[in-house]
Amino acid sequence: MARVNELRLITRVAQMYHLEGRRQAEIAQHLRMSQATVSRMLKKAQEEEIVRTTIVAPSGTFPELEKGIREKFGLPEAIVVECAEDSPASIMARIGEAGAHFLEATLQSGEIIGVSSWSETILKMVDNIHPMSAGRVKYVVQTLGGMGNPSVQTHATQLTTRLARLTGAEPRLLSAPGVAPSREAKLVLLGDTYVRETMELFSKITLAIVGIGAIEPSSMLARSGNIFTPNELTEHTDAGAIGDMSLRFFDIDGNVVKTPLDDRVIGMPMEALAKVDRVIALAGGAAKTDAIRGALRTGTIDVLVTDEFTARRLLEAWNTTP
Amino acid sequence: MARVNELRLITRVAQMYHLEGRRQAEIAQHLRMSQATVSRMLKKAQEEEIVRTTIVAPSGTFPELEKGIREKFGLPEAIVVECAEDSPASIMARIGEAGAHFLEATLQSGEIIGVSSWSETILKMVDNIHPMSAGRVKYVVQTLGGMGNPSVQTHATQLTTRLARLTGAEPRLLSAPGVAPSREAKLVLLGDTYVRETMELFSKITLAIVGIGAIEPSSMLARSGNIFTPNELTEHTDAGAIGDMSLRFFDIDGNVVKTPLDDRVIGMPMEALAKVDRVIALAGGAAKTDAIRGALRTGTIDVLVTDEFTARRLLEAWNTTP
DNA sequence: CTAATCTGTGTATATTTATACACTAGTGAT
DNA sequence: ATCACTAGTGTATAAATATACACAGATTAG
Repeated sequence: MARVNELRLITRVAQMYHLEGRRQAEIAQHLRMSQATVSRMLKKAQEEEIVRTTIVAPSGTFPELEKGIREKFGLPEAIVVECAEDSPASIMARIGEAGAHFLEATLQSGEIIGVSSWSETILKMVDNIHPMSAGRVKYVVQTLGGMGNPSVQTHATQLTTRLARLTGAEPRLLSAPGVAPSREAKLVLLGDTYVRETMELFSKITLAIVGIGAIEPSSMLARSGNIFTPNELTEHTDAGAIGDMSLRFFDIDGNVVKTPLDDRVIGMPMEALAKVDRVIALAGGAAKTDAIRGALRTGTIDVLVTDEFTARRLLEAWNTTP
Repeated sequence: MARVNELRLITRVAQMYHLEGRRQAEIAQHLRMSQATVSRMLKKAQEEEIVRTTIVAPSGTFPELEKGIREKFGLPEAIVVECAEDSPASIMARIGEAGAHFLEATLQSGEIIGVSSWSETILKMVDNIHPMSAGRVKYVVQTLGGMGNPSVQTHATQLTTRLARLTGAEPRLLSAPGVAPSREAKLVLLGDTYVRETMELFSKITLAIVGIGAIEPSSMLARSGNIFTPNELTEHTDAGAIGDMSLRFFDIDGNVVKTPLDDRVIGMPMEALAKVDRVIALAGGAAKTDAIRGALRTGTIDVLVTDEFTARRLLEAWNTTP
């Protein structure tokens, strides 16, 4: 009957609280009721939708896409960046910036960062990190060996070293090739104390930064400097591999794909990555879309940083097969 | 430069807080930052208008009119009720309901209520009050004497008595006419112990419920049962009186108008009313608009309960002269 | 009509949020 | 380069808000 009288009072309370910014106790005193009652009225105001709270996305942000990715892939966090054009260079630049900001904003003290060094996107991220005081990060651990090609080897080492310097951490390098010529060769290389010490840190990593690679002959060959024979590539694709993180391969459903090559890789295994507290993946671009899809389904990633175009592609078709 | 990255994170925090209903500490843990930072981000989200809170008025309520009246008359609270038609009967019924609800919702324990008995609107309010446990209200004090006409005298007494019974309070009646035949007669009447005891309670009243009357010959005569001579009426109107509360008169600017009649009224003086903690006025209707305007300007009213039509009229022209 | 249940309230208190403070690092002027 | 000033952070704690509890009145079923 007199429900309108009750709603009127609730509306007034909501107005005083939300628009006039008064404290509940103040409102309670003004209206001669207890603070508890005011609290309950405000709750009711929400329920009755007398107060409505809306979030307006600032331009350049895509909460909807992020939400879609979080929900469809069961991801704790997703970051989608605005991008002027759907080109690898533009995408990597933006993802790098966003990744760096996120890292800085959410970095805790005493962390041990693992970084896989073969990704240009990660390089862009490191470019955007501001130097911080020493001690915040304990170690920056290289989670994948360098390249056979000595110059790229250096490149990888530099990435780790630079990130370590910027974060004020001690770098822990993996002075070995990412892919050993053979199983036997790998065992020999693991005999090195320095290498072993670094690899023992893998289980201590609290934050891993990884790139995602697509198995796609041309780029793969370019990237690896012909480490893999065409035979090895076919072996992977035949087994269904669609992409890799630090040279650990998976298919479109996120299942790990193990081939003989796996035994030759000197770096963090997928199982170890899965145990890391926080795994941040940086990747975007049309060519990588399916690889990212598979990577997300491995369940090892906690935060994906990608671009708006890739985000839309990831959401478009989300059935199992591409 | 990377302001968008900051805003993106803020947006995400706002989303988790406002839409997903997560606690700040939970969000802080999720994003590896301190709860304090989350709190600050939420504040910033308000400032940047990333979160917007709107109040939607339920149908039948008029927060805008109430706000207008509060602001234009410097009133702590105003209640505007919906009314199907702009007729006295309809208006009184609705105001009565709303007044009763407000009274019940905001009544504290141990109050002493003063009630002026000549208003039909107050009668309607009392009709809508639900009986409550004894002791919540200490006394219900009649603040204005009855009428010369014995039947109406009874009416007034009954109002006070009924309100007292409903609120579980002890009634304190003023068994004297509202207007004594002369100054001298008044002094005699005040000699009565019972009357004096009630009048001594005037200063203890914590909540006064008053009606507002318009000086308008026909209704006045009808109301008063010809207590006033045409002469007395002219005296009032000549002095600028536009209305009254409990037979205490004021002009359109809210200045108290004192005439010889004032000395014959047996009831609470305006000065005493002004000292009461809370004065709730119930009044509406086209004929009373100017009287209400004046009453509000006396500065003695804390809460006005009126109807939508009168509210709009009150806001329409708000210069000094009608 | 009475018992049982449900609703709403204030008090006391637990939980949650905001902020004072101390400190670090960035910025700009001298 | 140095110093003052600004901006931002986490910790500790004050302030504000939500709720458990006990109780009172309303409502419903028997």
